[in-house]
Amino acid sequence: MGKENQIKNDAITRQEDDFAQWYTDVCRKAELMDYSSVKGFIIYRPYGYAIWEEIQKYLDRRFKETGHQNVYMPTVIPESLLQKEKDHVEGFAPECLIANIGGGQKIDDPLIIRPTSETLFCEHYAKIISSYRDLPKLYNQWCSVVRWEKTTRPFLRGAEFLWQEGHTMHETEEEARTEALKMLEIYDDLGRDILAVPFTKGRKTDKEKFAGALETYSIEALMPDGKALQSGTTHYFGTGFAEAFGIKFQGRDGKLYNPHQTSWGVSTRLLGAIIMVHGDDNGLSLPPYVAPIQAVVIPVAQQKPGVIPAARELEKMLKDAGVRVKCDESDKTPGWKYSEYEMKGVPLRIEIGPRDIEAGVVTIAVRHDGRKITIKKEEMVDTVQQLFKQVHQEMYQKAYAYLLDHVTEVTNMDEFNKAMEKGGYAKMMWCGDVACENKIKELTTATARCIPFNQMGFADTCPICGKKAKKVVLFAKAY
RNA sequence: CGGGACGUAGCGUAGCUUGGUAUCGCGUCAGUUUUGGGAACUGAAGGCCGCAGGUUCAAAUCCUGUCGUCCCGACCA
Repeated sequence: MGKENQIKNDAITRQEDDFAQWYTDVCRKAELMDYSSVKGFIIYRPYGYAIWEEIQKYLDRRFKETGHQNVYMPTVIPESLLQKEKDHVEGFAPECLIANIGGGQKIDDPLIIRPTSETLFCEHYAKIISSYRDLPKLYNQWCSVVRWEKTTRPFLRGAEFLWQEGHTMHETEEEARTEALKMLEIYDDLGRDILAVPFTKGRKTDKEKFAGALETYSIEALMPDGKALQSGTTHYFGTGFAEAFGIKFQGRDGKLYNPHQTSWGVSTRLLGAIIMVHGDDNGLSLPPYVAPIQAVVIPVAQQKPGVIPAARELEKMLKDAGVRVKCDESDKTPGWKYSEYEMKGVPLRIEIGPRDIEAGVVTIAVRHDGRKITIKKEEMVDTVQQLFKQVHQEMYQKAYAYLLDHVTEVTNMDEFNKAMEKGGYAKMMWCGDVACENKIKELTTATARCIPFNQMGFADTCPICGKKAKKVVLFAKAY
């Protein structure tokens, strides 16, 4: 029969036929987003937005636990304000959307729709920081930003995207550096515990770091087409912005100092990572702890007496246990509903029909591997909770195994090219010279994703220039 | 910003070469029978054929322009 391998949904392009089209199909068919009438600006539909809300819920709790406060800054930045930090403006100017008419009148100092808010935070911080007693300032904001991208893809690269941006000011360099690394850990926790996406943590090369930062750290995720996706960044700025914006505080010794700054953010790009890392030819497949609907109850032969009440009872049992559950009583056929919720990636499907009711059981189908089990009704709540843990682990492990299998140590360009053919990371010893980095990009289109924290050297020379190697670097083609 | 593909009902499409009253499927609405892997039948509603010019008795179709979308590259979360 081979029925378990049968493609159940022909509306989605198969991954092996066209991975990019598969991705777009899933985004639309799972009702995560829709296109708007302006290129690059997408509509986050309720189901897609709900996934973002789960991410927000987790991160917001972690941010607050670590002493951060939410604020909200203006959506526009006067052009003159953005100009204040030289590297920063050079990095962002090319992709700014600028408003220069207000109320029918030309605006003399045009307003930039924020592409990021460092400058706004700095302007404010300059006013409210005057003593070491005012530090640290640990602010975060949830908002959207606009970057006029030329090539756009749903969630992965849009002209407008939702994100959080933390902006902090510290008395000492050490404290600020610690902050940047601490927030990176929180992002990593999010991947491991909620998204079931294993991230690779590391530091960016100078070429790849954020405009204006002294250090940029990132979490990188590996997609099944072999490309890496930068999924979040944290930055240590030193005192560069503080100097440019005149942010000074009087220290414990009575002298004036510039505070040390960080910023950090993750965006709705994470949805793209979830979609690609876990999805399959039947559509989206969500890990339980980020799924807006964790379990769906499907009544079978629902017009027969007793079926709907039985289904509602299951729904209530799960809801009372804190499960995000939905009972679908619409008059579609059960088969239609099975496909629909598979396409939407709901982790568990609970079927209840006349046969189950008579036997006092329920049938549970697991989205990510297709297995079906039958259990006693009384055991359902416990089983569901256990399955969430188990499914999360399995999904994480599967992604982690793929990641491990796609890190290839290379010592020459031939091996590098083979690694790119296979997909994933080429792990290389690098001399630290940007010329070699550029050369690799020119030859392979791959870029340095990060200098991983785990620095286990395996060769002495840089394969590009032959000089002494200083760092282990992961190169990959990137989104 | 270069290369490619494409705009016809909510979605997907046929028609375009060779101008002549708009095709089909899905979905939607009403009803009946159904329901353990995308049900069947009957009936109905739904169209500035992306937009603007032009040619013509007549344009979805031919010509010019324009706007937009997607995909692939260069640049960036």
